[in-house]
Amino acid sequence: MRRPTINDVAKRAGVSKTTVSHVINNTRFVEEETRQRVLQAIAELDYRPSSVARSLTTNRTETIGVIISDASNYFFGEVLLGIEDVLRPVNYGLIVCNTAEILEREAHYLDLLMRQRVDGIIAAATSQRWGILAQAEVRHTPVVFMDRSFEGLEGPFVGVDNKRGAYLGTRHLIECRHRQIGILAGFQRLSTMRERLAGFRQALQEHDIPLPEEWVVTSPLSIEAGREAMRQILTLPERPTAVFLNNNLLSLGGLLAIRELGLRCPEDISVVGFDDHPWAAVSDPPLTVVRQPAQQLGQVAAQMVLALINGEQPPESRVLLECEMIVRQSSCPPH
Amino acid sequence: MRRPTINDVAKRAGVSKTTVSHVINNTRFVEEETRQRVLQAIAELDYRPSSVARSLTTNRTETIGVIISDASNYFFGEVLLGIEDVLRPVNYGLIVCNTAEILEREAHYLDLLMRQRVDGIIAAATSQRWGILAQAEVRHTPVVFMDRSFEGLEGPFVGVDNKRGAYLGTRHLIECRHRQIGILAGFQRLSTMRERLAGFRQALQEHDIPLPEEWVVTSPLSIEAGREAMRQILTLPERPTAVFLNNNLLSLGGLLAIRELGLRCPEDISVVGFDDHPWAAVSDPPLTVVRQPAQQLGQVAAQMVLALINGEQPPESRVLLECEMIVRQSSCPPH
DNA sequence: ACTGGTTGCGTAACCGGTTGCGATAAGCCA
DNA sequence: TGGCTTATCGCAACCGGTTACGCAACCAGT
Repeated sequence: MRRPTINDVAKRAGVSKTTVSHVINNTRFVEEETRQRVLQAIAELDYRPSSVARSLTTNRTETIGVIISDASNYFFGEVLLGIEDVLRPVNYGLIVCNTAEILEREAHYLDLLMRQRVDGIIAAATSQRWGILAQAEVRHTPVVFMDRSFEGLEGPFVGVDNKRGAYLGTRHLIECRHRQIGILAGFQRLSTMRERLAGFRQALQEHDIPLPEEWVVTSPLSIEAGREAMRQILTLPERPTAVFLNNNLLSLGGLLAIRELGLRCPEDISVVGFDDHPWAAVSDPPLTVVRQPAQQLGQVAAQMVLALINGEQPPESRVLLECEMIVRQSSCPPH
Repeated sequence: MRRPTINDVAKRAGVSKTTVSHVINNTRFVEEETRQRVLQAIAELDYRPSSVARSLTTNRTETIGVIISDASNYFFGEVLLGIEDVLRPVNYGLIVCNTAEILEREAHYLDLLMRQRVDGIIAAATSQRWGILAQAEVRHTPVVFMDRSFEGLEGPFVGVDNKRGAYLGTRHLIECRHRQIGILAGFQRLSTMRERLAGFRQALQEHDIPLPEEWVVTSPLSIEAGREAMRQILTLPERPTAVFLNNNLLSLGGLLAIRELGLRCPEDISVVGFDDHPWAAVSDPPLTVVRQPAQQLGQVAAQMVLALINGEQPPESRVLLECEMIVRQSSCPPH
């Protein structure tokens, strides 16, 4: 059986489709009795208005797109929940796009979202190309950038204060009497990684602690890469007593490498990770981390994009959220 | 500036919009020179065809919806990646809906997806009501049920062989000489949880191992609930020597409780978890688990729903994927 | 020169809603 | 009873694409 349309409803209720539309949207007065007839027809037919037809005239799809790198990363999972929290009450849908940090996918999904005419986009983008994309391709769609920034980005942005977070984490290591500290710096194409490295450096500098460049090792963002990087740092002729781990995948990889090399944490090597994770509390040892408010990040991003869609200027167009130290047992060896 | 439409392109290329449509879709021959003019106009205007207008006539949105309980759960994260793997090449978008096991949300999102006219739905549903929904509300949209099943469900379904998985995990505990084994059985409204409990029971029965009912404790699916449940089981006057953990959240909660009670794992209490997790390899102790092929689950579900959309009967309408034991160190105390 | 087939493209209806404008009927007043 | 409000609703155009027909021009064959 064909899917019922507004015409079917109109016919069955003995009114025009105009009236049906108006009772559905409460957009002009309809006599109570007529209204009831319409509602009944809707119920009997199990009619649901077509968003796609509606969108064609209203020029709104009530859908927003989100571009992230990896939905299986707990951080982005939480971000998604945050976004949904604010989208659900206003009846918006969410199209999720995973790029795996691959530029072609970013372009692919951007194109997809534009064709789908999403009302707005929340993007944790990989590439510098977004600087361009933001102006050229996306001109007709509000975009709020999330988590990751770029040089020259001036549009709406929500992120966390990575530099300060890494600074706090590093300072904590220093307070634990560490003086030889390395870092798994991750993927330096990402602003987040660069900022964290900067915060790390700042903490060391403030305490006049030298940093041999072999102790900062960059890598892609994956468990495997983190493992390799940590292995590399730990097999150096002179190795640090502590390592800062720039994100949760690197943290896990780092922990694996420490274990495989037969070292003990925090006695032989201490670590602090960036980005908390439920399992970090039961790892061996429980991981000291810098926690970022992932869910809140998603919420704020969603609020901003909704504001843009509704033509409001969001109160602030650049928001930085604060991180928080969670001290567990991986960072301070017993002295 | 207004967003360019097909008419703008037609005008600029000096052809009718019919021709533009045909060059875009390669749907009838167009002379090379004309084609080039059209393509150039498209490029100059940065024109992107509107999926919403297109959908109105083709009756396809090239979008599918997925209903899950919690995107921040690693399991569903992987499932999402699997789904995207097969949707990306065919240019489909994915609307993600998180229900948090709340029935109203399920209904809310079902309605949203129907109005958005998604071409298909992949659902890991909470409620029995889906038995009804599947027939009544969803009549016009193909649905493949994923991960979770119900009595009377006869539509397309992909899941894992939970019973066998739990059976294997439990047998492993038995092989480790455990004879007093309990279970955090989780949320028994879900078929997955019931099946795992069944596999658990079967393994015990086959080995003539009795199971005091205080040793099977049900709870919601959360870390906190798992912690409480484990605490409950461990403070029983007579407590088991091993506990099977029915999903990854319960596993984490269980580990936390063990730790808080000052017990050692696996010496004082051994565990096997259902559902692997990257961090399970570095937990204290590394967790023995039954791994389910989450990503594959997503892939198969997506393939099935695409087949349904294209009117093909999927080769098999009920698929069960196999689980795999990953033995680490939480399950066998040194003897 | 006329016919018939082919090539390349345009016309207009349609998809399912929204919305500006106007129509009809009832009510009210003088 | 006629004219003017007011209350309630319908007509038809429009959104941006797709597609069934059909048309004009050209070529070949006789």
